[in-house]
Amino acid sequence: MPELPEVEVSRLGITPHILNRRIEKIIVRQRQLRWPVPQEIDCTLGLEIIAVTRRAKYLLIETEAGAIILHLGMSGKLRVVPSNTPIVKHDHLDICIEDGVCLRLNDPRRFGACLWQAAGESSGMLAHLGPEPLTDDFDGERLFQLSRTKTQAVKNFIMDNKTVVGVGNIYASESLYLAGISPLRSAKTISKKRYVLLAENIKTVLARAIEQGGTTLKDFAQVDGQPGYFAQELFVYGRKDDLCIHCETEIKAVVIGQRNSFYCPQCQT
DNA sequence: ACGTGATCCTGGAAGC
DNA sequence: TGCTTCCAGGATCACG
Repeated sequence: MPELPEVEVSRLGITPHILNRRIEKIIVRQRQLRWPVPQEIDCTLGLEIIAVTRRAKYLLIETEAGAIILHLGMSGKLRVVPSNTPIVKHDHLDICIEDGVCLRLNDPRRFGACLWQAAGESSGMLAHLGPEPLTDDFDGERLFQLSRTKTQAVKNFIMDNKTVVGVGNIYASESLYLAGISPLRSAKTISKKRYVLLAENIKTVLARAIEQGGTTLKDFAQVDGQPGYFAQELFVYGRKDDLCIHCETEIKAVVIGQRNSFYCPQCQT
């Protein structure tokens, strides 16, 4: 479910409810997520949450002892609820905050994760990530330089976290469409000029999706339960056999790197 | 070093 | 209606 915009929307949603408040209790109902939920997160009990930040698709609940790191995987959802709210299936983790507020993680597929990063340490998981797409560290020049030796499809190249973080399956298809680049094209064959356009489109697509509250396809919801509205603005993702808005050619679907990919064969070359 | 495919898990939708 | 098959927003790991 969540790509970077959905994670950012979750971050914005939970922050006002938990920032500058103390963690009172942590309840782990299912320790077996992608990795076992570490016992060390209990050392945050009684500590104040001093920041809620995001790195790639990881959320960091920061305290002076360190950060609880959450990843939503494919199907994870975060909700802020009163702590006496009844549990439903797949409610794996509660971070209970003072005043009866509870940050609750629900994740049917359990591809999500809860990790621990002690203060002053850099978690191995976050250490080797590429730049954030919405910062100046990411641009077309970077894409061009990194791609010179890459024979792989450009769609796989931009979804590689070492290239840039946070570009998942939906927004990869969308940004390639807007840049007029075929997702199947080998990364090394694309000009600098086109990479500049692609980087710009990655930024605008992600930023616009955040503004719209993310994309709700099946089960994404904002922290307050509202859907995201970006699905209404998707040009190609999930639109196989629909007509391209620009040229009225049928949108094609093709599997690249085991992931379904959508593009207009006329507009994207 | 690089690129590809298997893999973790559950639920909803589609197919028969 | 009910059973089976396929597919899904991610990302690590093993292997050629």
